[in-house]
Amino acid sequence: MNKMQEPETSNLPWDNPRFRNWVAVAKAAHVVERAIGEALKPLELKPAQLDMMMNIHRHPGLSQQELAERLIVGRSNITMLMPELAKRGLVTREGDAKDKRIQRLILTGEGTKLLMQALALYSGLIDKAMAASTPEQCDLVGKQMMKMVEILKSE
Amino acid sequence: MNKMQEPETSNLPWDNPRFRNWVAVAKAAHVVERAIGEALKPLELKPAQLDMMMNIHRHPGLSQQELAERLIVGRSNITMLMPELAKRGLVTREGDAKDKRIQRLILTGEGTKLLMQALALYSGLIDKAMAASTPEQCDLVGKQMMKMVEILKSE
DNA sequence: CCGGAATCGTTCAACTATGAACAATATTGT
DNA sequence: ACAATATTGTTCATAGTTGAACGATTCCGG
Repeated sequence: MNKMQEPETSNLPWDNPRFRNWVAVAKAAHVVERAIGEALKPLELKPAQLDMMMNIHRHPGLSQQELAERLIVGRSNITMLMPELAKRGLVTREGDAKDKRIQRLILTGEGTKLLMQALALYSGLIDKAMAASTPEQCDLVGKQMMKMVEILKSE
Repeated sequence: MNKMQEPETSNLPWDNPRFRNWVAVAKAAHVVERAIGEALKPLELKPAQLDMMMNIHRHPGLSQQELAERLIVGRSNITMLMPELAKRGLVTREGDAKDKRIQRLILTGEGTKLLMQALALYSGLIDKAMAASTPEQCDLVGKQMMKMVEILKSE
């Protein structure tokens, strides 16, 4: 049974709960990204730099390649942003002993200190923005999001 | 296990459920953005253009200013992207009769047709990625996200 | 009225992210 | 052992986004 030519307006994806609500997620992510950028200005940190420092903090000694993979970003992006962080004494780059191609990244004391300040701002902002959600609801959201990343990465 | 060297500063924001799970949201948004960009290539559409067309479709005749506000984007961004859409015959710009400053945007038949194709791809992608979530869960997520946008906008 | 303030769209320079091409180094197969 | 292949990080040209400055138009208070 072939379906007739569909009336355009009736099967708009807005009727799809997953799609409709995802749009809200994307918008929220966009708004938060902007707010974070604003909140970080006092520290002279850009969101991209904060993302880098967060990952280096949690995985000290990772390579630029690994960092790029985690951030889902081109390797060249890391190369472009590192000198800034290194010059400010926030991150050190040490050549791997066994593999001379690899530069291993480590957060300095200064870097860690600044990261903590930035995270406090970040966390505070999110805390305010999500004040209406219970921790349980947040966990549920997080689980769904992580599952999405899993699915999309395995393609 | 050398607990000594582990970063165990006690009040890391990772202990905050809201923050910890928001990071997952941001990552998912990033991954999906990339996937969408990839999925739209056959239509020669960029995500930003799709966002514009979605808004014009739902609010025909809006001004560039209003569109920029909805997309949370600079007005100049609209100016830069419009010529492309207009040249392809997807959107028309008509000067407002009463206010000569305003350009009102309308989707053409071609534009609507292409939008529907793009939305089908978009919706299909999200549907796959969120297959593990029930519509009810999605609605819950969407509600939280909209609330966040509300809160952040009112500052 | 009318002159200052606000709004809309545009232009432009600066900044960011990206992917292809590349040199240096490591790995693999034979 | 060694030639082919893969990986790491860098460079560079390109494309996208932004905010400030601007001209044109509209709004508003006196």
